Amino acid sequence: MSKQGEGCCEPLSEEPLAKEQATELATMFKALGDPVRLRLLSLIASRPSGEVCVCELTPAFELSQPTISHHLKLLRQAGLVDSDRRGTWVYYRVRPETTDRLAALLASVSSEQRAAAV
Amino acid sequence: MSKQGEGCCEPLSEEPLAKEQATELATMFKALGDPVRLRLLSLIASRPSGEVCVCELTPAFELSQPTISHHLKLLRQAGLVDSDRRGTWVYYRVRPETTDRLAALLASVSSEQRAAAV
DNA sequence: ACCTTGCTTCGACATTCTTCAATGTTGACT
DNA sequence: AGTCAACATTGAAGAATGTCGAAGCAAGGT
Repeated sequence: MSKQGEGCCEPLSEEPLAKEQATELATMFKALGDPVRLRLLSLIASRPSGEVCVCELTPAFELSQPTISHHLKLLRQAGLVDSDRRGTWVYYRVRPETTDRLAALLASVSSEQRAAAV
Repeated sequence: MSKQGEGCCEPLSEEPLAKEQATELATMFKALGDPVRLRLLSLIASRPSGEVCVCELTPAFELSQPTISHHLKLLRQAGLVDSDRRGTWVYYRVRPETTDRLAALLASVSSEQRAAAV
């Protein structure tokens, strides 16, 4: 809120990403940097209901149940998903604010590059 | 070319991401999952010229030259940047196809989730 | 109260990653 | 050829990560 809204209109070519911000964002990207977690996220998002029970996620992988639980925990800590216990079951859903934020960052990198490549 | 173009028009709620594809994408996200590499990418993209000499990147970090070189290698292997030697210097630039691809994936996850959250 | 089921946490181990110093390689300039 | 500067590669040490089995916790059913 201090420096982002200062300039009037600079859609591209922002300043290079501060150290703290990079660390925070890297945590999110790191959470996506594993095939199992990527498939978990994709599985959760692809459900019409928008949420999936862990009991459905676990058998989708050839991994132990604690391992899946651990990956889900990392996704949750990165802010990519949210969990919700209902009775015996725990349901996970994607947090679109986070995936949107990462998508926007990557899109801005792309367009910065394309703007320069002229 | 085998399964993607089969259906007529399904903008959202694609199938959950195959194992091979997830592995390939995870390599790219993993490359972004480090603060130093994120800042490197951001630094490269933010240059008006679209490319940066390694000799400018190295002093921007409090890390040894081999370490920066190693991070750049990972970014290159992930397809996120491209390098180009001109004389003594090596220039790096972003490959917007790759960042766009990742951005599109994340955006589709977001919109799948939002479509379900109704 | 007791068990059963669904999920998380803990402890341990093998693998991978980050980083550096030392060494190699490439190209330019005498 | 010889030297210097810019990067890359190698080898090694410590930290972080992925995986599992065992144990713990929470809810529901008997």
